[in-house]
Amino acid sequence: MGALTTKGAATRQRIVEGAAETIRERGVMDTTLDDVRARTRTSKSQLFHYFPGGKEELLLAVARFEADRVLADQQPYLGELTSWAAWWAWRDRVVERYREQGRQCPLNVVMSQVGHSTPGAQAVVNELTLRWEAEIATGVRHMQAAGEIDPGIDPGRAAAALLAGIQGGVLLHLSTGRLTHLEAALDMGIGHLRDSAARLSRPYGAGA
Amino acid sequence: MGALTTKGAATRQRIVEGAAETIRERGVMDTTLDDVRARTRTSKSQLFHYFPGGKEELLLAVARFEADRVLADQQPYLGELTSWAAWWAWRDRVVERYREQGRQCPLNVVMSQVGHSTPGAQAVVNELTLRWEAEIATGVRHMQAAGEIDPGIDPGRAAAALLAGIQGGVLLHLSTGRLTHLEAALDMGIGHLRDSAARLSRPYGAGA
DNA sequence: CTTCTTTTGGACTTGCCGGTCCATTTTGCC
DNA sequence: GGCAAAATGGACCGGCAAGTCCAAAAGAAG
Repeated sequence: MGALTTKGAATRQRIVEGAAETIRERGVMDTTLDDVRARTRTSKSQLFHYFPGGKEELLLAVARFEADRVLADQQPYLGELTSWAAWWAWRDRVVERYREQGRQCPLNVVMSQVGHSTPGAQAVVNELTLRWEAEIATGVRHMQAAGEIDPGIDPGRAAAALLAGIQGGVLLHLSTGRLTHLEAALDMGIGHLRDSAARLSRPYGAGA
Repeated sequence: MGALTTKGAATRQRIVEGAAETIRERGVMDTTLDDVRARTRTSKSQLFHYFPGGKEELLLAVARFEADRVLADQQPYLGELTSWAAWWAWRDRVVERYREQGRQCPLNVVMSQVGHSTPGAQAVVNELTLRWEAEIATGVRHMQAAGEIDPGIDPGRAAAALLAGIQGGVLLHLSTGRLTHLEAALDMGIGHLRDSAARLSRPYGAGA
């Protein structure tokens, strides 16, 4: 399946996006190939033409697609965490993203239902986690260099904690419908980093 | 299905536990009623006798069962968060629980796969979240009363943040196989609370 | 012992859904 | 225009798993 015409690529893309939408709405478990077929106005043979591995391969493609979207949605904020204003803007962007999205979660669904089983999907999730965490960690280092965060803090670990908070917040949003947890986790995480700076200057009695 | 003999109740229980085990090992998606039947040495008619609602009702029962286990596993620590030592012991208990459990997650699986769809399962998850959060919040208040946590901190919000961190940490543990995120989230969360106390006494130059 | 209820066994039905296959059309290319 | 490769349509298959049903065994209760 090496060669792909323009038309072919477009169809493939349409299938992936259609599948992603369906999955977002109904979850992996309740999404059948026929659903995808109907929504994307394609035939069975097309599905298997572009995804010879069947449902599993399609799901993997969807996972990749969603993973990219997650990070893209947080730009440009995530890539520029060089001031506290940027950090809060990022925070707001994340919260807003999930508010808009309501109860449907693009990635967590794929993550928990596909990522669990197949090694291929594992890789996708792993890479996303790594990239996401790296961006946050870079932001932490920026602020450390600027003297705004205690240099004693491990950037990687701080990023891991923040990411965990986000993931959990989203998960709880899915189950409870409230964004409280996500907000609280982000506020505490960022707040902790900011407070570490205050601790730096306080011992000498300096205000800010 | 009002009357239940001793034998009947035992069978019902056996089914729920067997189903829970199977689901933990293979996930909801790959668990069939026949799997449960085989493991629990029961017949089709028994399954539908005790769970007339079929698979969905059984899944709900499993969700309840697992929800109870989650909290039970954290006792007695979770119920007695009255000293920093207790907080760290609790932290270790949580981490340990998931280390033992490996990559299988009793509740997150049920949570994301069942809780999403049916309103009944939603209620189960909601109640668990509420109880869990309440216990943590109580712990925070204890420490505030003891002057070990800044009284300006909102216990409910702190509990929400911590819980989000735990959930996310577990989720990432499922996907990546590492416990780093869970540990980092807990350490940061509890560390943040503890630091708030230091901030209290620091302005006057007192050491501890 | 009888009778009614609960529990159990397991064959059978039914529908769905992933996957296969081949025929046909469209497209790219010279 | 003509040829090969790619794209598409859709009938068909096979298996699996949820759910139904009836009939029989095991217990309670008097």
